[in-house]
Amino acid sequence: MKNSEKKVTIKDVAQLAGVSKGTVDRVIHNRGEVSAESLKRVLDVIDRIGYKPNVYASLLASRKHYRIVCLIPDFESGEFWEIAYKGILKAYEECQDFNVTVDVVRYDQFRVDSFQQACRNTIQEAPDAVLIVPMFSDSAAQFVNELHARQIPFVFIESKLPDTPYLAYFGMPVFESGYLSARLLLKHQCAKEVACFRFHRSGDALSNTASIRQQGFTAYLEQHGEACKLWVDYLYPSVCDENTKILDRFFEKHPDVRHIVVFNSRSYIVAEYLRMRGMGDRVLLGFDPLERNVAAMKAGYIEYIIAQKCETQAYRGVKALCNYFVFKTSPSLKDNYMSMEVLTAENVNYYTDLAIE
Amino acid sequence: MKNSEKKVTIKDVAQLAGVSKGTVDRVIHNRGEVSAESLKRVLDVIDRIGYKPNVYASLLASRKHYRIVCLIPDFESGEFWEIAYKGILKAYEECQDFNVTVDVVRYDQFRVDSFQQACRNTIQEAPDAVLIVPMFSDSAAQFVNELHARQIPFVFIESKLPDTPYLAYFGMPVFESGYLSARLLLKHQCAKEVACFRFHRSGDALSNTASIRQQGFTAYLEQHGEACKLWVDYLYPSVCDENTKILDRFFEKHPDVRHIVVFNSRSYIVAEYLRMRGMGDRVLLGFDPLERNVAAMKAGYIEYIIAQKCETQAYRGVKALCNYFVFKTSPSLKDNYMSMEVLTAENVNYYTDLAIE
DNA sequence: TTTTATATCGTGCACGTGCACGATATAAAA
DNA sequence: TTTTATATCGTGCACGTGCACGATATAAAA
Repeated sequence: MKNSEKKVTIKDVAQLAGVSKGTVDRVIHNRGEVSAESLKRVLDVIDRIGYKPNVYASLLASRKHYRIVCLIPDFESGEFWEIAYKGILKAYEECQDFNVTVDVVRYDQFRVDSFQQACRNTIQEAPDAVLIVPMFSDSAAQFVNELHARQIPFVFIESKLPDTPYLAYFGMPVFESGYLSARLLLKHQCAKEVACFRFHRSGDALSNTASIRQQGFTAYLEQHGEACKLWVDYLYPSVCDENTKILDRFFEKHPDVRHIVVFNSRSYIVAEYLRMRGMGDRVLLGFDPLERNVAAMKAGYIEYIIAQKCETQAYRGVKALCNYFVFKTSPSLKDNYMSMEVLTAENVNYYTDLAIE
Repeated sequence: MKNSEKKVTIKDVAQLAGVSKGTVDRVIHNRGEVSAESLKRVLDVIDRIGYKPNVYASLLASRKHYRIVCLIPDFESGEFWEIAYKGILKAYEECQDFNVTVDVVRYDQFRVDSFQQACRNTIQEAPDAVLIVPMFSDSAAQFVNELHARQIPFVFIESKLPDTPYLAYFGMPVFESGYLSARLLLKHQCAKEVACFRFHRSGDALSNTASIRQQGFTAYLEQHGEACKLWVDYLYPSVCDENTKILDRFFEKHPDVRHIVVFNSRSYIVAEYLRMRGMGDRVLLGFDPLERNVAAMKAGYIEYIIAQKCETQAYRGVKALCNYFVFKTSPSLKDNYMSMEVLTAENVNYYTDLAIE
């Protein structure tokens, strides 16, 4: 107990197998040039004494160097995709210790040509691995096929293309998050009518997250036979006068609506309207704890925020690729779903996306 | 970009400062025997070229070995403290790579003499660092003073003794979690009466967590001037006939109670009663996603579970101590509060306490 | 038999650091 | 002046691994 058992080294294996450490090394790395007899003896010894190579000594000696490229949507400060970027940076810090560098290539999430250009650039960089947010499914499918042909491993975050040979996926259960949002809203002071505000999308981006969430929402309504009506209307993705007019008209038409849901990260736009019109009695549910959403929640204009831990998704995605090279391990799960956290004014202060030591 | 800048080594520093690597090493580790002139030159160079020692090469060379002892309550399989134990094990796995071993000493959380004995045993082991769940505040205070006198760093998890020189604390905001529980229950279909079931505690354990949560609960009631009554009764900490009788009497006396809160991890006891009596229409809120609680939630007898991420607390506690030795860093925050996750039947399947890659 | 090709293996250096040990210069004591 | 003590410093080995290179044994070809 006091003096814990010494670590077994490659030298111990060599001695017990009656060969040199060079031969053991050849066995470990499948480098060939080993007789069947030696091979068996070495493998037996490794198995028997449970030899595990010292990763850090290995790292020191090998001088190998890997490069990961991350393909994510561009963003302004405070917007959703900044969160993923932060997770990438944190992972990068840790990767540096392992001779792994991380580069980020950004694309305009509203323009498919921008995405395609980013893909071409990435291929040209000849990376050792790729992390990708596959916003445009057709182009992304083509891109990951190209990667696969070049034997470049890749992981998805946020959404995935199921029929591709991805190493891992880190995301949230989208349908279920919509389902959950219905549950939270409807049981909150017994909702009878719910407004749902969606957003016009310029460009032909995939991003059907909001649509799938709405499916989850209506699925809950159907399954629980609630006598609850759902009114859907469309806004523009920024705080602007058009939105004010749209919302004015909406609430004129539906004066009894007390509950509102927004299926993306821009619920602050509706919250801002509620504040302006003194409609603080409405119950608003949104997604993603952006600073503006959290501020609106603290001010009392958003009741629930569902958080999806995007920073953790990105962090774990990069780390999975790093571990793949350094430790030769694949993630234990191919599909990894983050928890859906329910935030209210009472616990939002303690919310942390990525907490590592 | 392609060939990233080479890492600067101690040899580079030595060359630029016009000394040998031995002298640089003496400067880095404050080992003395360096002239004022050399000291300044070396420090200047380190600062200028931003030299950072290679932790893994250092680890390989130094052969230093540290031992962490964790002092936690004993548990049966499936009980609350098993979660902390799991977190310790996961951290241990990672620590092994750094020549850090972790031992666990358990005590009976209901007996102060057991705790004191565990403290004595720990001191005798002469550990390099200690992680502790300070269930009995007086004895724990004495113990950590002893540790401090011996210059042994220590961290708290779960609860803390504020006026002691702890390295870090990882826990949940207890009062706020009670506050949150009131918010969730009262806004759920407009609660009017709430039952609160506490537990008899044999022994004189500290563990005032439940009491503090109740304070948070009533604070919410007061601040929001709800016309809501709170009835408190006491149970025994296991599924047994006495509890059935107590609960029968309670609900006979309070037939209109539809909402129930339990401030510790044993809400499954009440859920079991509800199932037995066919009282599935009651709305029960409990703490900690033990297997039995989660099962009761999925069966429809628990509406909300507040999770406190105990596994993460323990994991981060151990890692903080490990990093303290290996990287010579203290945690950036002394007090670290975990998020309070709100679990319902709709998101409990995706709950993960500790998710690392 | 001698030469050549091939399969198999061991040796030794390098990675960046920690540290023991001995070397050197200088000052103080004899 | 010679001896001794002290302050300061450099050298070289070790940690465990990866890998290039050369060494050896054996079989095939000449």
